Amino acid sequence: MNEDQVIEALGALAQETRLRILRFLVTKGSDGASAGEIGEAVDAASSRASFHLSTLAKAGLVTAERKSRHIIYRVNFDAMGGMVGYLINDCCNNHQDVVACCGVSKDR
Amino acid sequence: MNEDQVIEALGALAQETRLRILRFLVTKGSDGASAGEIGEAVDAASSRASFHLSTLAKAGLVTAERKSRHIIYRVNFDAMGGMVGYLINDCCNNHQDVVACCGVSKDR
DNA sequence: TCAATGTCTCAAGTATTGTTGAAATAACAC
DNA sequence: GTGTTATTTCAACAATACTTGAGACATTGA
Repeated sequence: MNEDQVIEALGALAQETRLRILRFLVTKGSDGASAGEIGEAVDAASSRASFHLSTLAKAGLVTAERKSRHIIYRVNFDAMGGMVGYLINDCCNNHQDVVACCGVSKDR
Repeated sequence: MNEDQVIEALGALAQETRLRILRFLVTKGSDGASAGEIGEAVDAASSRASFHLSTLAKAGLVTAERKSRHIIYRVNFDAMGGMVGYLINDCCNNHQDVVACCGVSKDR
């Protein structure tokens, strides 16, 4: 993940509705959820949910797949990991205070 | 770190100049760097550097300390860790694909 | 084909964010 | 005190981003 992609991903998450969408989709795991279900879950009208979902998709943080009339969105965990990995590794140089705050330990 | 704080921190980093400032400050570690030095490093005029530094400081990602004529900025690694921790733990529920992409392993 | 459902696109308005240069503040040395 | 350096604040402007409602498009079932 390069700098531009990270900036786009960070910007995509730096918004209340979109952060809530992502958290909702995490709870849905590989099942994902339809645009309508997501909009209802975060209390957003269809056009607004659509706008935010496309922002998340453009940033690569979610995927979209049409299933009959519905479009199913899922979290792209690899992209989330790529973004977080950039912050820890490239950005913070694996600083121990950052790693410690995550409740994780480096294994390489 | 609560949702609002995380959104502010994500938004603060979702900008080219500010991401570069943070990366530069990481290389400076506990020494930090003055506003002038930072502006020069990221090729930004003084007022622009000041604007972005105050955005980062408001988000808690950097600290400011006056030292005679200079103001020394330093990365707040705890805040970075808090933000990353929120993404991994609260947001992604410690999903293994996210954790794996960081090159870290959960130790609890 | 027609109607119903789910989702997206578009345009308009509003709000927020970023840039620039000039002026203000703060600290220091003389 | 005055002058110099470091930084911030301010105002004006430009650019982006968000919300809303209306309408368009795609899919399905009758």
